[in-house]
Order: sequence, then C-alpha cells, then structure tokens
Amino acid sequence: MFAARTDLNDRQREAASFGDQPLRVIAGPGTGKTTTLTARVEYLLDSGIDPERILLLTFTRRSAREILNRVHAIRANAHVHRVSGGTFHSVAHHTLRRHHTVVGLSDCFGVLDQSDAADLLDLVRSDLGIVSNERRLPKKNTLAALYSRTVNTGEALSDIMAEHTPWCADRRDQVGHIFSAFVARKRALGLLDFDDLLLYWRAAVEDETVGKKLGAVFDHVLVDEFQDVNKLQLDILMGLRRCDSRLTMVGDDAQAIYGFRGASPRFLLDAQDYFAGLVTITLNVNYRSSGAILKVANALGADAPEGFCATLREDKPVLGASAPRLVHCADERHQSEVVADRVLELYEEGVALQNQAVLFRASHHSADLEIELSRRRIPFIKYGGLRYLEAAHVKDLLAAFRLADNPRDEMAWFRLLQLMPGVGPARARRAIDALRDGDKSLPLSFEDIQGRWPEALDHVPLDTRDGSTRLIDALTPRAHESPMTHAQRICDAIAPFIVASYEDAVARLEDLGALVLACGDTTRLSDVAAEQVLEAPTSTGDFAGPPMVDEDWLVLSTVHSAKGLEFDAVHLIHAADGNFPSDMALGSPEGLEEERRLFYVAVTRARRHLDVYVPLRYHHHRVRDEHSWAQPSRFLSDAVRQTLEEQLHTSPRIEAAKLTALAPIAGPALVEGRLSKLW
DNA sequence: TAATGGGGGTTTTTT
DNA sequence: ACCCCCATTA
Repeated sequence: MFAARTDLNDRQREAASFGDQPLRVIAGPGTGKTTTLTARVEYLLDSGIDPERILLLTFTRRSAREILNRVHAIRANAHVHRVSGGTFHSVAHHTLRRHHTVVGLSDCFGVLDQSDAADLLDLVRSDLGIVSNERRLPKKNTLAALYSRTVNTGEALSDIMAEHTPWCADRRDQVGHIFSAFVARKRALGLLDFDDLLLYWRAAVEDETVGKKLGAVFDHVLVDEFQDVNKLQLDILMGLRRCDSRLTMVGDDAQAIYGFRGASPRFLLDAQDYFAGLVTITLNVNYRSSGAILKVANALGADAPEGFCATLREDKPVLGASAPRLVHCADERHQSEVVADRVLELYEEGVALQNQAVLFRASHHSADLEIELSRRRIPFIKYGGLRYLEAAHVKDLLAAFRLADNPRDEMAWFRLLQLMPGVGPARARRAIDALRDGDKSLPLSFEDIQGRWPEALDHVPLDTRDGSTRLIDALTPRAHESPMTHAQRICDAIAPFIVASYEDAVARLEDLGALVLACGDTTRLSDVAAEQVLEAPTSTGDFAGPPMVDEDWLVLSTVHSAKGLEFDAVHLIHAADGNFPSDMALGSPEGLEEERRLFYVAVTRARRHLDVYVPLRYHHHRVRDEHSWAQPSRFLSDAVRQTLEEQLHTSPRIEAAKLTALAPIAGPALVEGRLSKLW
C-alpha cells in the first residue's frame, strides 16, 4: 500500500497524498519530480479512483509511459495501463476523434505536422499572388513559426511581429491575409495542424455544456513540466477544471525552455491567479548530482536576474564523482577528439556509454563529433534534430494514408503526384484541377475520384500512367478490408516509385513496412498517420533499430531533447558565445534568460561527471584558413568558473601546424655533413 | 513550358 | 534536409 513507501521524503509524501485542492509542486532538477508524480498516481489509485478517470498530461509520450511503467512495477495487479495520458496534442487528438461531431469536424480529418503546415502556408501565399522572393517577406518556416506563436499566445499579430520579426513588421497585412487564407484552406481540405488540435479542444472545453461534460470525465488532472505550458494550454486546463478543483501541476521555473512555442514560466509562477485555493509545495533536495555539480547549477541560477525558485540542496555525497571541468580546446575538430578521449576514459573507469551523454544547443553542433565517433567505431544514438519521420519516403506514405480517408486533402495529392517521374508542381496542380467538380472542390469519395481520373491522366506523362492508376486503385478502399490490408496495398503501389528514386531503397522500404505494421489496431488510416506524426520516434535509432549491433551506445542529444533525462556523465560541447547562448536568441532579454535556463538544464542532467567544452577557434569555410576566435559562453561568469576546474588542452595537430612558422633548419647540409663522416 | 539535376550555402529549440 | 539559382533535357 501507499503508506508503506519509505523512499519518499516528507515533502514528496505530502505532495503525493495531497487532497482535492489545486496543487502546485515546484520541483528543481533531480528532486524526485517523477517519483512524486508516480507516487501521487499510486496514491489516487489506492484511494479508489478509477484509472480511466485520471488524466496525466506530460511533455512527451515517453515520460507518460515512464511514470505509468513505474506505477505498474510497484503494483503489478493494477489496471494502470488504463490511466489516460499523453501530450496535450495527443490527448487533444484522441478527444477530437472521439467527439468529432460535437466540435463540427469530420471523423476523417488529417493532421499536418509543422513542415506540412509550412508547405500549405507557402501554397496559400502563392495562390494569393504574394511573391516570396521579395525582400522582407518571411519565408514559409518563419511564417509557420509566426502563426503558431500568435495562436498559442493569443496575442495580436502586430505585437508578435514587432517583437520577433521586426525586419518585416511592415508586411503585417499581407501576413494576416496569408494566415486567414491558411485557416480557410485547412478547413476546406479537412486538415488540422498541431495548433488546431489545441484550438478545437479549447473551443470544446470552453463551451459551457460540452466543457462540463469533457471535464467531468476526469476526477484528477495531473500536468508535468507546467513551466512549458502556453496560454492556449492553460485555457484548456481552466476549461477542463471549470467545475472541479482537482488539478496537480508539477514544474520548475528554472527549466522553462519552450518560449518559442509560446510557453512562459509566468503561468506556473502566477498559477494562484488562475486556480483558486492553490497550495504550493517546493522540492529542493537533489538526489541526482554531486555536490560539486550542484554548485555549478546554483552559481548559474544566482546569475539569473530574477533568480530561480528553488536553490538545490545536496542530499548525501554522490560516490565516484569527479570535479566538474571547463575544457578549452583548440577548435571544433580538436573538441571532437578530446570528447571522444574523455568518453573512452570514463568508459574504462566503468561508466557505460549509455550513461554518458554529449549535449549541445543546436542539432548540427554534433556533426563533427559524429564523424569522429564513427571513425573510432564508438556507437552512438542521436536525439533531437532531424527525425526519420521527416524523411521524404515516410512522409509520402503518411500522405497516402491521409488521402485514403480524405480525398479532399490537396496537400497529400500534391505530394503523391510529384512522386511520379515527370510530374512536378505544374503538372501535379493541373491533374488536381482536373479532379475537381464544377464548384472547385475535390470529390468526397474515391468512387467519384475514379470517375474523374481519366481526365487527370492527361496531365501525367505516358510512361507513368500505369503506375499512377495503380496508386489510385490502391487508395480506393474496398469493402470489408482491414486498415492494415489497405495500408499494405497502398505501400505496394508506392514501392516502385521509391525504388526508382532512391539509392538506398531497401532501407526505406523497411521503414514503410514498419509503418504498415503500425496500422494493426486502428480503424482509420488517417488516425495512424496522425498518431505517427504526434508520437514521432525521438531519435535516429528508434525507427530503424540501433545504429549498430552493440548493446551499448553513447547518447548525443540537443539540450531540449535531454529534458527530463539524467546521465552519470555529461559532456556539454560548443559552450561558446553565439552557439550557447545561440545568437538567434540574443534579440531580447527574455530570449537570453531562456538560453540561461537551457544551460542550467544541460548542467543538471549530470550525476557524477560534468565536462564543459569551449573551442577557441571556429573555421567558417572549408577554404583556406578563415576563422574567428570564440568567446566562452557568457554564462560561464567568474562566479560560475570558480565552480569549475579549468583545463587547457593543446592539440598535437595544432602544435604540429605551428612548426611551419619556425625558421627552417639547414636540412640537406646537416644530413650530408653527418653522412660525410662515414666515408 | 516543365521537370530535373547539380552546386553552393544554411540550418535554434519541438508537439 | 532545406532553399535558391542555373543549366540541361524532354
């Protein structure tokens, strides 16, 4: 039973067994946040709450699973798997699928990921006759970011643009036109983007009657990583809890790193304004890191202008810890060598590769290290950055899945038609136009599509007509066919195009096969496509299996993706100003403070070993020797440096290069002079 | 008129 | 991987 748990401290226990008022737990890194949430779920189950009536909102599906697995490990007989949980977006998706009628959606809506949304914005822009190559008009990805920030914060577009894209603020009206056309187009095509999932969920919970019903489904709502909640998500929570005060929020203002998604730690700090009767419990005893590492973290916190809520306290000394170091390297190449050396050194000392992580600010910062690791045959897995899901062939098949349910999805048509050789944007567009009915909208069923297909065929080159017709046949659903069989037919129809256009077709076809298998237990293909997009594999290894056969591998991760994780050893690379903090974030004081928190997150992932690396020199082009000198990150203030042991590494390569600058010796004379004594 | 392939330059972070 | 630009091909 719950009372028997002895691994909780008093504060954790108090939080876990707290009553029915709104509860805010401020939990610094390593203070047992997950343990406490787990214990709270366990406590609620013990007190007789039906697992299905607990909603656990976490930042990633992975952390939801981790918490539920832990509960499950403790009480194997419980129906823990029935606890409702996931990310805001995935719970929104489930809610909308189930209750599509009440929010006025069709049940076959497709879900666009970020880059699909950007593509649609670009399409809408060109339809409006707004030319993209004019200077000062934001590019599609910037447009997508602007749109997202605007709807997630609920602030006026002009304010958002003035703050984040002042260089094009005078284009506000055009951007506004693009956005309203974008909204209309999504609706006409039966598509929702990530933001729409939340917007529709909010619309539902904000409705007096519907909201009451949706909220009444849950007795308890628990929210992890509350510091990364934005206004839209806060509105949803307030709607869900309009008649019920049982809400638990766990977070840490010091780890708020998702401002670019409209999140603000203010919602955690000001939670009492949104939830009446709020009680706060603060956890600050750290069970993760060595005292020396905590000193680094606290020094970083002390530099923050407004400070952090929790100053971390050591529980008891961590065994086998080394002094945190600041390592100066010659350049990026040298940094990779030094990191690889250090990783192997720790490995020799018994720290498995899996317990070591290399962290960095931006995904491409690991490029050189990846080369070095491959050269030395050190296996690694990379989190963050590019995902397999973003690979073209996967997106192709997912587009086909969406299309099979919803023939109005022009985005999907546009993408699939261009898969055929000889079909580019212009022909794809004409073929789509040929499919339209008189009123310019696409048919709702594949029967009608089949009827119009001969006309569309005129726009496809002769030698791809067979293949494209086979694809249309595959997309057309058959009576009494399981989604998986249908998916397999679609996959088979696409395979020839994949084989024709990619060198490494075998590996890509394997990816597609995995996607087909993922259709096992669903009723709709568009549902599978959405699930895949919402629960993307988080690393380059998740999708196709680990990169090598070895059972141990080093973790490479962006700091964002490392959130919530911990490692015996952390190697933080590129701690140079401009990289970390990123110079993209220096425009505003808030941006800089977010970078500081990000640095803090990186440092606090480490249990026993922390090494921060600063390359002194950056090469800009491969040509010649153009380079600039880097300043160490501004977060490495004097106070922070006093908590670190500084180490200056000289590189044999750099030392060797210096030789060429020396005055030459008289080589031939010396050699011949010495030899001449022999004869 | 379109599609395609090559080359060069860039890339913040994620649901 | 993306974007942008340019030359070549169908």
